[in-house]
Amino acid sequence: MRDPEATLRQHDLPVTAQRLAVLRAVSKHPHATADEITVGARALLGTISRQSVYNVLNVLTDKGIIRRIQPADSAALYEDRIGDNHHHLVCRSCGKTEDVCCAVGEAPCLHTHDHHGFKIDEAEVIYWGTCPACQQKPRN
Amino acid sequence: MRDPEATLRQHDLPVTAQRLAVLRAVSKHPHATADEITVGARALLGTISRQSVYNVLNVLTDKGIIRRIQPADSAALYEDRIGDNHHHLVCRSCGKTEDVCCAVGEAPCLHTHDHHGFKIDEAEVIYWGTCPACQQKPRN
DNA sequence: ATCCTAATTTTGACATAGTCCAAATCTTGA
DNA sequence: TCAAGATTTGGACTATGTCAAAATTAGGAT
Repeated sequence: MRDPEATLRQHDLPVTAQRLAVLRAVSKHPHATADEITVGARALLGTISRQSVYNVLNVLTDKGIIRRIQPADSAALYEDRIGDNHHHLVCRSCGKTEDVCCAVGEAPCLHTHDHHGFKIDEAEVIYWGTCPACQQKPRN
Repeated sequence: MRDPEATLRQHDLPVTAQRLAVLRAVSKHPHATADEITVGARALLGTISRQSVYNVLNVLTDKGIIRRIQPADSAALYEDRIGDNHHHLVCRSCGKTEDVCCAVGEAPCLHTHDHHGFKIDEAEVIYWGTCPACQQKPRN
């Protein structure tokens, strides 16, 4: 995120210390949970309420400034890399999450034949597997 | 599900009334939540505890007898159509969920280039959109 | 620079979905 | 039919988030 303050103004959002801190924390820790972002924001700001972190994350997500992903068995994760339709790779074992570019062109799976009359606006892809570190460990 | 009882035995699971009821409820109501399955199971069985429904759903999922899907902002959904790597279409407005076959061959998005050393075992695709019914309604 | 208003932040209660644990009960194989 | 081990149950508990009202703050107008 180049300039968090400018970004907020561009979206007609009053600039507050809490919003700046959350935005910076999201930038600094891609794929972090709300709790992790709270820790990050507090490191920058000293104090911020749990509810404010949720408020800010919701506003930023609604405005499309950040993106929320919600893999199974995980709290929601946030990232500020947006607009490039990338997907995610998630480790079944430890939850480690990586970005992956679209495999086949821009929107690989967007075209289904039997779309049941739905108006589709996004194809979300999550690749499930085992990360390098967890491949080393004995599975239990 | 042809024969729930045989299915359980094939997986070395003791056959109990609760398991049969849950299995039948899942078959009867594809993409139902644990709560909805509880209602369905009680209709068949009279009474079953909430915890047992969760126990059974977890066992069946672990054994691969049923499949769990967890779209964002929704409780987990269960289905007994398995092994065909189909995907899902979810309505952003009402949550209605439909099955869709793989768009491009068997495993459309399974091959990424930058897989970060992960060993990928599944590509999960969720198509987000608006179902026919919700397209009619005025958006609010 | 100060004030006003609307928006934001905070606090604390609440909601939902699911898990953990120990006691009671059932299923299965001998 | 019995015993052993697995399952079911009830109740407490956890995690992740939302709701609502009061206190505070940001930003534009004076």
